[in-house]
Amino acid sequence: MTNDNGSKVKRLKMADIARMTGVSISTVSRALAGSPLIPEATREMIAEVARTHGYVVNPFARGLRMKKTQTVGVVIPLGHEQRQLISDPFFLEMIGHLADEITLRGYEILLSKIVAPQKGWIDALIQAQRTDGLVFIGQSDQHEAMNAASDYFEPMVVWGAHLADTRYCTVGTDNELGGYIATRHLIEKGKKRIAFLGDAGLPEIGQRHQGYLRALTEAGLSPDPKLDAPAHVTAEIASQAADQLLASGAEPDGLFAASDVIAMEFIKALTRVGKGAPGDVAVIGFDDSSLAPHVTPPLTSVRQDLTEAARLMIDLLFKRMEGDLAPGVQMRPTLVTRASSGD
Amino acid sequence: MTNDNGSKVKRLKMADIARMTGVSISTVSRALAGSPLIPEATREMIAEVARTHGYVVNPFARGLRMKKTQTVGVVIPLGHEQRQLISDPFFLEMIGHLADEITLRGYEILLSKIVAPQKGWIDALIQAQRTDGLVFIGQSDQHEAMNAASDYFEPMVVWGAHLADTRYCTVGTDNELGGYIATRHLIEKGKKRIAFLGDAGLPEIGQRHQGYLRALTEAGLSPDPKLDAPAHVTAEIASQAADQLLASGAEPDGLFAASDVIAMEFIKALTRVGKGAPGDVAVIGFDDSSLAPHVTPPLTSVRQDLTEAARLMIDLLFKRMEGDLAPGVQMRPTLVTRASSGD
DNA sequence: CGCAAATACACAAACGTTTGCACAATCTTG
DNA sequence: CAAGATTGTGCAAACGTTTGTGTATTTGCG
Repeated sequence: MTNDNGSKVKRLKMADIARMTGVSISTVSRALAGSPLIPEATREMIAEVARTHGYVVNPFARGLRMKKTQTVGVVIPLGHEQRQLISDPFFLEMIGHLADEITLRGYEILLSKIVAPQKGWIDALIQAQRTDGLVFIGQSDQHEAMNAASDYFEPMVVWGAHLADTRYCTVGTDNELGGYIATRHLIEKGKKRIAFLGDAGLPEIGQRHQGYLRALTEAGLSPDPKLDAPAHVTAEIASQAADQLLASGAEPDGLFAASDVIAMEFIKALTRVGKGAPGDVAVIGFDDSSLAPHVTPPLTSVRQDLTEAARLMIDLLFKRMEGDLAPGVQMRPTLVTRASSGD
Repeated sequence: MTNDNGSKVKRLKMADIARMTGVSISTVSRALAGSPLIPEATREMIAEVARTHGYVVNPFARGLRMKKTQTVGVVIPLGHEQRQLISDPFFLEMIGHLADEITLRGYEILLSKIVAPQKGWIDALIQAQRTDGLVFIGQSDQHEAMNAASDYFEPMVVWGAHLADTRYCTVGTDNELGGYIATRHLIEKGKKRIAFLGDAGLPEIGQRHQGYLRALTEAGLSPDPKLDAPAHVTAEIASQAADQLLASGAEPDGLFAASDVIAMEFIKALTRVGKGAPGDVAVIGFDDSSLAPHVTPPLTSVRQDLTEAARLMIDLLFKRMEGDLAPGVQMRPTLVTRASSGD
């Protein structure tokens, strides 16, 4: 039973099923596709034979003929930070939810991690025609490339911030609002010297930073540059930034971090200098990642509902795949209060 | 420029490139494939035209003809615990590393999350012929199905435990050894009443439990059933089990948990009853997940090198795809000591 | 200069489907 | 009971590649 391939599989084709059932290939094809041209009885009989023999249609032949792949591409562009995928659970939770939604619709998932995007990378993805649609997890530093691609390729949806000149379809949290409610919460707790930790150069983080500033000025607190620290997304860099912030003499009593990972690094840095949260500094993170409730102290965080987000993104993508160019959405974030902010 | 599809993409085919360069389709095909039949100059010229026009070969047509997909399937079977993917970072870290290794070899990744495996699910995956090989992240409760499939389909590799009757190719940690070194470390710290928390019914966890028992008996400590608690992988159930263990009057002074998530839940339960780690109970987890160093107290954990593991799995898979039926491997785990065990 | 060998390319047949069209068999209906 | 309508089925062409085979053209050598 071993074939030339060295493998022992006998791959069936439609012709085999046709022979077994005594009908033509076309009839098998129509029966399996549920065509009304084939009477119920015949269809059932053919389906039964196919099932017992474990036959499934060859998606390559089908895709070639139909120009449909029944596949959506999930792509993770990593322009600025190649190790982010590993260190930030956010991406991976998102993949899980997207996988659920895509599978639910009977589509397959082609996962592409693009580590150092080359010029024309999106066009290559599109030209390859392996997918009926694309969803990007995050914009990375590829905002312009996405704008360009979306001008001629419609079935794509991007998770991330909606910027002024964005022409592609985005789903994201209202980052400005998220930053605002987090900072506002710290203010209501009576904090006066509230720090920000995060790389405001990235679109989403920049918006969170805007919200932070708005809450401060609204409360009559003037932003102190010493409290405003850049910090990249990796744990290592966040850790350094946290140390610097604490050593700078800025003496914060509250912190809004641009991600949970950064918040957790800050708390560790705090411990290193003999202080703690929320006693010395009240801390709020962003993402409400799955581990936020499990750390000590449990982390207050701005929650983006990723289940809902994934559902929305895939809904939009399928609409666009059918030619309905629905616009993107901004989701309202909520604050999940836990011990780290003194709740 | 809008085509019938409603989308504005002009998909090129080989015939287009042939026309542009004034050669036949076969010559374009050979040139792009780097065939020695085509002289250097012609090849370069054709490649240049293809590049500037952003042409890439249609993988469906190619796959149909070649019976090669240039794709490996990454499948996550979730028989027993459907929400595990979300709550346990382990799976997701593994996906990230596998993605790296597969991309490195110029293959694509087809991701399948199988939530409630139906009879014949692996056969369907194989028959679909969408992938040249399959890697399974975890065995779930599908040990028998995998045994059966591997009898006729060789290019598959499974992450997980190697059991006595395993006929498929596995890569995994030496779980027994992992359990042993963790427990042994607690014993060396002078702990006498060492508890175990985890579902020993799952293959991998069962082996970790064996190692736990071996270390105990070797040290002359008789295992106390009250210290031996089942706990499923979700945070909720682990949390309950931890509460029960603490309320049972078993009074543990050490704990070996079958995963980091369980260990973290136990520490939280400890806090609820006014105790702490490592003061009252020294705690060790398993997986050394990316967040283990970030929690408070930082968690001692048995480390499985997932980067190495992913490399090994994909190496083995590609060997098998070429007909070389290399055997599986057990990796040596190491103990990463942090504060939670009193280090 | 003549002929074989080498070179550079093209033709056409697959790969496994889907589907427009044609056709045979059966069923209405006037 | 003839003729049109309906029903069930099959033929064959396409989808975009790869590759064995065939054929002009060039090159090498005596």
